[in-house]
Amino acid sequence: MAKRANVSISTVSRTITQTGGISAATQAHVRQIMEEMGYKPNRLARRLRARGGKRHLIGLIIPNIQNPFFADLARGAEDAAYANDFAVMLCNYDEDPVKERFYLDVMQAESVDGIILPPAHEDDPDVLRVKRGGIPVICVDRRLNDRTCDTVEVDNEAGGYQATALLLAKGHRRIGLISGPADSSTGRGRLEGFRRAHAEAGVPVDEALIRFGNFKQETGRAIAEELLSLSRPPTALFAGNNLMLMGAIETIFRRGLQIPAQVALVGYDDLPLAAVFNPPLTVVQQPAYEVGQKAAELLFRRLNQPDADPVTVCLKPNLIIRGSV
Amino acid sequence: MAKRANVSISTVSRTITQTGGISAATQAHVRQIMEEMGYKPNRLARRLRARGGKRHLIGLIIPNIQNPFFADLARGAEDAAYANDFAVMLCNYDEDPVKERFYLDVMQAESVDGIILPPAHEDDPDVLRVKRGGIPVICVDRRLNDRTCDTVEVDNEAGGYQATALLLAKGHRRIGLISGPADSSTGRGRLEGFRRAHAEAGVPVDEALIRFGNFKQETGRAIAEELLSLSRPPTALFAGNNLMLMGAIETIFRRGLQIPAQVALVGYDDLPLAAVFNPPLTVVQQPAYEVGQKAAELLFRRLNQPDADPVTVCLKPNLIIRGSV
DNA sequence: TGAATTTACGCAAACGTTTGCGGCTGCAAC
DNA sequence: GTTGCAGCCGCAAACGTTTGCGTAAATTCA
Repeated sequence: MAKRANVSISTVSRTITQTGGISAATQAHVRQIMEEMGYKPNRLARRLRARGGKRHLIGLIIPNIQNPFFADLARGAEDAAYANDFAVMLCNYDEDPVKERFYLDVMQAESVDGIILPPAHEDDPDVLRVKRGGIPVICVDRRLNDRTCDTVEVDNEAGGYQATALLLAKGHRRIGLISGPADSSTGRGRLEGFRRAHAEAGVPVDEALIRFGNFKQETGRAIAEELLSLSRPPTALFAGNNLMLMGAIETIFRRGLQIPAQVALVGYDDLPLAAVFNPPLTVVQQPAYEVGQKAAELLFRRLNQPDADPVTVCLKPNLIIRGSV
Repeated sequence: MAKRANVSISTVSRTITQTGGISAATQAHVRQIMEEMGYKPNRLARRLRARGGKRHLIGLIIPNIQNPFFADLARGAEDAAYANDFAVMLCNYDEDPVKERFYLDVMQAESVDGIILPPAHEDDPDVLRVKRGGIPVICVDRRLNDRTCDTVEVDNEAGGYQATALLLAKGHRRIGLISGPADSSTGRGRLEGFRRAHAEAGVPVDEALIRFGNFKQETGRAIAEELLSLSRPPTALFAGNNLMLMGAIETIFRRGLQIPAQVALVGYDDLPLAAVFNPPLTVVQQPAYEVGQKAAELLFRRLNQPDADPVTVCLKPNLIIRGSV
């Protein structure tokens, strides 16, 4: 106990939490004693007692930290949290609803101030339940149909458009799309951009060239295989995320095709090594770090103003033209 | 309160913690009520009161989750924790002692059951302080000079040896080593393997070809630059980790050199895209996932037997021969 | 059958905070 | 010389568990 300072527990608490009602002199004194004996308040007791916004912990539930996109996002969120003296509890749910529910329960039982996550589904009942339980939820990357959530996403339509427009400008007329799931906002958005680019260029889209995957490497490999086996194969491939891009590259190399001479390639999400790949990979880069950072800031804002109107910020993707188209 | 079951709080607690002293009948009854009303014990109150090993939370402090090696390690630890109903609190300290201290304090204030981390330094005073504070510490990847810590590492000497031996077997006689810091057990171990391979092959090592970096991409680029600018440049490069490998590749491409014709290349740690790189990258792969998994298991063991002798398990690296040598 | 032992459970004190309320100063106003 | 009103600060009740101890009931034993 820092009652070595000859003050009550309350006084210590009030100088820590800056609740006011303590003279500057005693505050300084208490702080000095705290410093001297290296006192650190117990985070558990604090969270147990404190109400929303003062618990200094946020939950981050993501599909998989092994995906560089989410690793960047996590770093952005953590750095923003660290700057505000918050800690982050991070969990991977592997797109598994059971795991997602488990971790949502953990977050609730840990009394986090708020939760940041890309919802598994557009109307994820578990997330809505937690939200109704009074815990602020910030959606990242994907959105929720319930529009009362603060959201930070990246403009998928623009990303899909830019990539496709580049390919069309290079003269490609048959572009294979390895899309994400049709029931995800990210997959759909990128597809819409794909269509708009075609429409604006006056190029009809061959529906046979659009295939829906699940954002995993294996389906990228398989879909590229299907596409390139067509009697009239595409001259370019557009992969809907980084893992499916890697799968597509697998297939392309297995078939001994040259990039971009025999098949052009553009991916979604940057990847380590992409810049030094041979040829360097052209990709739509998403500002993942900023997404995480912005999400944390949005959360802090909501903690300070619980009744503010929900806001959704939309960051812009960045087409990095390298050598694969 | 689950006193809807007509039992005392103690009884509920004892059936949850399996402390014994409760008849099978009442246990079943309590469980049923818990199920019915979806009761979840409060993790904070539990940690606040419970003593070591029953708090169901472990801390994981790593340099940077954006490094695929640590991402894999983190997943291994988390999956093992999840299987035992533990949650993980993950923090990135960026090799920054200040951040490391901050997060160690957080872990202590969160009453974690134990901490898993690659210590920043071989005799990291902050880690030792926490350990003496009574919190079990498991070292991963790197070791601590204080040998009372359970440790799980990968045989760096063997990895360095295998990579170098492969290069020597291919006829290379001048191999440039982009080493990690000399004061890290990982950097030193790999260097020792490098030397032993030379000794066994009867090839003298040119000390000018050994350079110490800091495991970051930029130094990989710079050191490769230095090495390749030598009047008698090496015919092969061995990069001491994945980031420095990427830096080396940058330099190689900038100089327009062919891999492996003009300069052979082997890296430490696998990388996404490495297998489909052109040419596919030969690397010493470390079982990062297993390291994390094993570390969590070691921690659980220690929680059950706090006085067991410290053990260090040493996993074997795996030389993946692809096309870059 | 009475005593000793075991089994099964409840009581209540912690754990270390936050916070509503109330009390004590000192000072200005009437 | 009361009263009023700040500004500061302490008291004590929570928060929801774990756990040592105590005590009935059930069982065993002589």
